[in-house]
Amino acid sequence: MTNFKAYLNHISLDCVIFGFHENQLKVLLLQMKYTKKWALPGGFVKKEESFEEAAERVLKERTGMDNIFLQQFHVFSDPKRSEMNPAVKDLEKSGSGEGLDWFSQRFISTGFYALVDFHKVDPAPDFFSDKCEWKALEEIDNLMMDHRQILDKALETLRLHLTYQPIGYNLLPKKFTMPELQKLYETILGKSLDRRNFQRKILSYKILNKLDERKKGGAYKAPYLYEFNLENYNKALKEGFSGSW
Amino acid sequence: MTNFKAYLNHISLDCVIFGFHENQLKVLLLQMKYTKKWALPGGFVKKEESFEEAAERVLKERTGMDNIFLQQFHVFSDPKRSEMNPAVKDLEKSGSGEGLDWFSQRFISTGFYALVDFHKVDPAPDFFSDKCEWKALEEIDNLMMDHRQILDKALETLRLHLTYQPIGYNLLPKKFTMPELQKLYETILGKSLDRRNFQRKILSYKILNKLDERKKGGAYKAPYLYEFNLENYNKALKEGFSGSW
DNA sequence: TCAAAAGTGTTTGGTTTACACCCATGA
DNA sequence: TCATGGGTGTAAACCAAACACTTTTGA
Repeated sequence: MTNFKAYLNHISLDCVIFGFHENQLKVLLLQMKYTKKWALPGGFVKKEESFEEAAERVLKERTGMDNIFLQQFHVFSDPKRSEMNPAVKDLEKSGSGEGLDWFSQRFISTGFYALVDFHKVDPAPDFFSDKCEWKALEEIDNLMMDHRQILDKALETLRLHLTYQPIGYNLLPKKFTMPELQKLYETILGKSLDRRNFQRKILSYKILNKLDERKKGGAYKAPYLYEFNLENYNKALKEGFSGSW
Repeated sequence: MTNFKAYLNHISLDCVIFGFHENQLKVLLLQMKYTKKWALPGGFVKKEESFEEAAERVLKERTGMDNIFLQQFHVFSDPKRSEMNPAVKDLEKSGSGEGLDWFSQRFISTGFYALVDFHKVDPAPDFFSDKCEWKALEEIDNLMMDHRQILDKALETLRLHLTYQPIGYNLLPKKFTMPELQKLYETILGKSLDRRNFQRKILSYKILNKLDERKKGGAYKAPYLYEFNLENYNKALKEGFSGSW
């Protein structure tokens, strides 16, 4: 990451990495070394790389994972967005003048959102950060540059996609319970849903297999476990479905 | 357009300009001077400009119009997409070596779609084209580079937006008939709809004002004219609505 | 006067919503 | 034994799909 010659000028990307844990939607964030501001994991695009490849590279570096569900959602091109780039300040403070020119330029950033299984992620900070952590949506605050705006747009997109695509496969572990799936939907949509109606509707899509197992360990009555029926799930993804929540 | 120093390297945008005429969805295309291939109107981004501003500039130059409904929909970043840029060939043939370096570089293009009132457009070719014409979707063929892919993605996006936004205001003249509006929806969706159910549904959104006038001149029974109720239309745009067609 | 397009209304079936009861579990 | 969460069912309200009849117009 010291040889910026390999990368395209002016071009960056930022990833909003969503995970689901303890009934909360969480986002993987980095804390910048000097300004202590929080940032979305981002990166640059090599001269012979597509944006999607670059995003996969960033995802791999920050999470250790391959084959992540990834979707571009918006380009952020306001010329003013680069003016407050704290990497510039970080570099000045650190004394390492290297890269100052690079980070002082205008960046046009393409936003990607990613959906991952929380438990499979091994968070790793990058060169400019000393922390890489999951943050629940409500805890998020004081993001650098326009990253709050990028996050909000990602959420909005996720919400839209939820109404015509069965999202969930990428965010949940292989086996999960109906209440867990419902909480996921409720978190993304920001509203609560009727337990019984939710179950009926999601089952009507035929994208789930009900297992004989139940989830043990929790308090109260043990809920059944489900898994996605990949065949039908992929069919539904392709065809789209006009469900509304 | 000869001083490329004012523009950001590697970065371009392409506009899919939709219009509606004679019951057909049409797209404004340019024909390249030498290769005779058809192309989407595109342009570059100035160093102090947002993409949206650049797109408005391109729209203004090609259509003569301001205040066009504009929406970015995807970034096309495959490194191979630039390999077949016919502008390079055009410049070679034309003998004017100027700009060859510029057009030989890799371009990452952001796609915008625009919705305009067909009758208000005054099509103007650009420096590299000698024709600027409306083409119905079925006539379109032999587009340069990946422009067919860009067009298809624009259509797909338009279709998606149609199901949660009342599109139409930007594509139709101020006064229009119900059959015209229906034809627009049918063209975008690529399927036919029941006349009576369509009318009931669209009226239920309360975004139209029925006028006392009827459209004269046509054969057969004269249909009523409608106009959009801007207040309710904008409300509906903001809130989104979960209609399905 | 008739074919084609437009205005309007009704029936039917499915989906969504709202709500109630019973079961299992750990405290 | 009871509070809490989970499994399952049903009636009512609403919406969408299918369909028919009448009116207007130019040829």
